[in-house]
Amino acid sequence: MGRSPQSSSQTPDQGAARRPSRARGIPEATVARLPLYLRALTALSERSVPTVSSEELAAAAGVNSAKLRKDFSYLGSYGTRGVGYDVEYLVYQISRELGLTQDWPVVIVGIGNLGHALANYGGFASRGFRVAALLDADPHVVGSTAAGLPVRHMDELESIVESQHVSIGVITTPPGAAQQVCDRLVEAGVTSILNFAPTVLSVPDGVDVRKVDLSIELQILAFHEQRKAGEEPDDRAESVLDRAPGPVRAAAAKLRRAAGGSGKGRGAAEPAAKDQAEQAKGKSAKGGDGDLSAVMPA
Amino acid sequence: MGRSPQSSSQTPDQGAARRPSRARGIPEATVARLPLYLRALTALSERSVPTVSSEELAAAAGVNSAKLRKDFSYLGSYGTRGVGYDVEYLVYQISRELGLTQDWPVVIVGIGNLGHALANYGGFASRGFRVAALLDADPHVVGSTAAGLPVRHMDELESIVESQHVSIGVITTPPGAAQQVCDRLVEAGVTSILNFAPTVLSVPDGVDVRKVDLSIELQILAFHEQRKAGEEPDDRAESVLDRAPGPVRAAAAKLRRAAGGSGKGRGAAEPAAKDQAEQAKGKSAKGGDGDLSAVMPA
DNA sequence: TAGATTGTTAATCGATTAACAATC
DNA sequence: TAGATTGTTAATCGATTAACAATC
Repeated sequence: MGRSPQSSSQTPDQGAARRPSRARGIPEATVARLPLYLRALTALSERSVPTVSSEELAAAAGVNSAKLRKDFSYLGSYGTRGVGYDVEYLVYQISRELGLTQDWPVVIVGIGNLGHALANYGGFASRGFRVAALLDADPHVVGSTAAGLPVRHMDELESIVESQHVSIGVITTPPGAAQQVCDRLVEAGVTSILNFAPTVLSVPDGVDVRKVDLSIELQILAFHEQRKAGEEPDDRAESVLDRAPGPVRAAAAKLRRAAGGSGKGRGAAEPAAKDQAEQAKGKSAKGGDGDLSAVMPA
Repeated sequence: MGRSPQSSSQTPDQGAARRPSRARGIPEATVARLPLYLRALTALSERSVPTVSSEELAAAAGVNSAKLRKDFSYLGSYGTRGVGYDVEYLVYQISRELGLTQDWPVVIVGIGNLGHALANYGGFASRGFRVAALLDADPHVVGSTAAGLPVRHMDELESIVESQHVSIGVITTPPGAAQQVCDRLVEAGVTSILNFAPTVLSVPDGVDVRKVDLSIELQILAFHEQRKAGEEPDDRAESVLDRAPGPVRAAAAKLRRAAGGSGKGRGAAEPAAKDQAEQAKGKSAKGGDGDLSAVMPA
């Protein structure tokens, strides 16, 4: 089935640097910021602000103004020197560039808590995304309604995708079902997939996958939070073993596996570190890695 | 209050390139990938796989192996040439690096659909994140339970944060309430914030903000999807006006605002384009920009 | 030893940023 | 005209990648 495990943008940067400025040469980093600008502009539009400077808009979007001007320069020359940008005009130009001036029917597969939340998410509808159908495999869920729409059975996936010309699918199933659902979506004709399940999806060339992991951001916060606490030089608290020659480390690792010790052999600097390797394993064995079971239908 | 509107990592790349390799010199791009590696490793660990090569692990995580080895080189020399990496050892080292070997109590503020989904999200608990409390301002929601926890009133925010030493807060309120909630969290002592509300938050120096926007990824997919459809040279469908001299464009923009026309003056290539600027405005004025009201408590 | 695989180097590429000429 | 602000240049910086020596 000619699948490439990583044909699309599934790196953490979602392919920002990978796909080298295709599509009319707009850098991925710029594309990723367009939604931010659009949001800020829409807010201005609602307040009937007629024009905005790069400085003001940049502040509202949370970027610096040089970057914003550079980004806009890829779209064209939509500003007026000495004046700024016409808000309405720019809203339209960015919407058009992003493809939001057309209607995008999407299906959401897996109607647990998260599927529910997405079905109700106002930010979809307001940007041209229309929920064409909600699908679930669980007979107990099928037939219920979410966001005013009936939840339909997975069996209808193919006919819905084909009849409604759905090209975008959203996966909010448990991780175990994600690849299978993905395959069916692709087979039915979907060419863009937004994946909330913590799984790397394999898709054929020509299919885009983007991924949202609700816990990754939290882990990155924890990383920085950890640094805030202890800024001492010994912060990293690395043990002698971490830098020991390979055989020593390998032996230590074996020991850890066998005996359940961390093998760190460290002192009081991080007293709770002992056994944490095993604790971590135990935890993940129970809770599962990125387990969405509670969020997804059973 | 010494707030900097953008003191932290709120760019689309979440500060990847902004914060120049502080914290022991691990690049932000690498930090952002550590959770991916950790997930793949945890899966291997559950299958009792003892060792893994950079090639195998890279495939499982969806990156290329050179990048993975480069990433790991920032952490230390945890592999064995000719053999690979000890899975358990690496799980522990990455967990420790990310700060996941310690307990992180978090509060979730705003218990709508999304707050519910996050409270139930297994991926939090399995990585050391413990939901210390669920908070909401709505008396109808307060007292109900989610994920086995009672929803408590916002009034208790400060006492909970202080007594339970909460340093991470998750905001899933409607956008209008986000800044106020953020201020209270920060005032109470929270120094890391994960923001799901479509708002740029202002925080003092020393506070990290990361943002998850459920619709941004979808917009980026739409951008690429749009390119797949029409690959003709006229793809961008730019009008003469788009490149017209400033005064002409400015006049056209005024005309559009006054008359409700798009001013594109184009032919049949994109028939529906006329009036879309105004349509877009109308839509967002109704639906709101990134409106989370349906996802959040009323 | 021979094969395998890591850790690192160096080249390349893309993104950011300050500065400023163009021009409203 | 004078002040303001864009669009672009060029320098800098960070990230990616292939290749390979080190070494298990």
